[in-house]
Amino acid sequence: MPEGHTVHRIARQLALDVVGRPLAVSSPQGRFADGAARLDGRTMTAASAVGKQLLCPFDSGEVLRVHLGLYGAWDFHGDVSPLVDGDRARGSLGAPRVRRAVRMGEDESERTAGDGLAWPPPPVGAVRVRLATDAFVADLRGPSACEVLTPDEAAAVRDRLGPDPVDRAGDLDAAGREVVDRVTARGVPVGQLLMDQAVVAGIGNIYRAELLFRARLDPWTPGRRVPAEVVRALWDDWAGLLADGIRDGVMLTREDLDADGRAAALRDRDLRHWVYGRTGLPCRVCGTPVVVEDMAARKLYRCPTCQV
DNA sequence: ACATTATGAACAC
DNA sequence: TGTTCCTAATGTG
Repeated sequence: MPEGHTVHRIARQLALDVVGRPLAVSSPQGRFADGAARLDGRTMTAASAVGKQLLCPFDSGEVLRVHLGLYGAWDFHGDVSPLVDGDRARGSLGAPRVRRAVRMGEDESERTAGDGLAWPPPPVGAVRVRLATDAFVADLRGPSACEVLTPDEAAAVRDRLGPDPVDRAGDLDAAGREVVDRVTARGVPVGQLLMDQAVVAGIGNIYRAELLFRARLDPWTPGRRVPAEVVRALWDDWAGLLADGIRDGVMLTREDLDADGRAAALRDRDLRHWVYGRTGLPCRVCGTPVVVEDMAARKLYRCPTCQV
């Protein structure tokens, strides 16, 4: 349930605690036994996210590709380095390295493991892959894709994706023009195009609904009828929301909250969004009940009054 | 105990 | 457009 921000956070965690260290790779569940055997004992040389794709090259030249699908998640155990601003904690010498268990999937959850627990922790449930160093364990469960690719195959995966604002951070302007071109060339509803990973990478059902509300745009508007400057504003807004999501580990899409409201919304999912999941509840702006409809087999939430 | 649901996407017609 | 796959949490009886 991971939209793009989750996968970027996972890539950063792996970069901190896995990359550069020889790994024991296994498949406790057994469904990735062959791939695990190929990677076992090797070293991951990088971990990167493009959209919702996680791509991890190894020193053997092979690339591990993981896609979490609807409900995949990684659990991290042991010396889990803190992510600050979605990246390495800075400053403090020897920031506390508490042994922790962190789940990065739907919502992020964390608990501090007590001392004296078994190490390594026994796999719980259906663990497709376990990546283990002496001090850190990463367990992957429920992915829709987990496979070993050649570098060419990995490049082909990236080539099929539209721009990701993080991946194209140095080139936001050109990337934005690409998105404008891809949206305005088509008669498909803009709500469907925002979810199309070949148009723009990393947006899922929550960010889709929220971006369109924030733009006060009717999701059913054909792409070619959306003015270029409106598409461009959607792209810029996506870049900002993604950066926030990577920093916070939470999808918080309301810009109307003060500091206290933000803090409350970070804790309570019912406060995080304008329209997503709020069927029948009053629009936070105009009070009209939020509607849900099917769009290309996914649920689309919108305010029929604000979004025109 | 069982059914339902989910932040996704590939595939078959 | 509908079916299928992967897993676990939540809701219902």
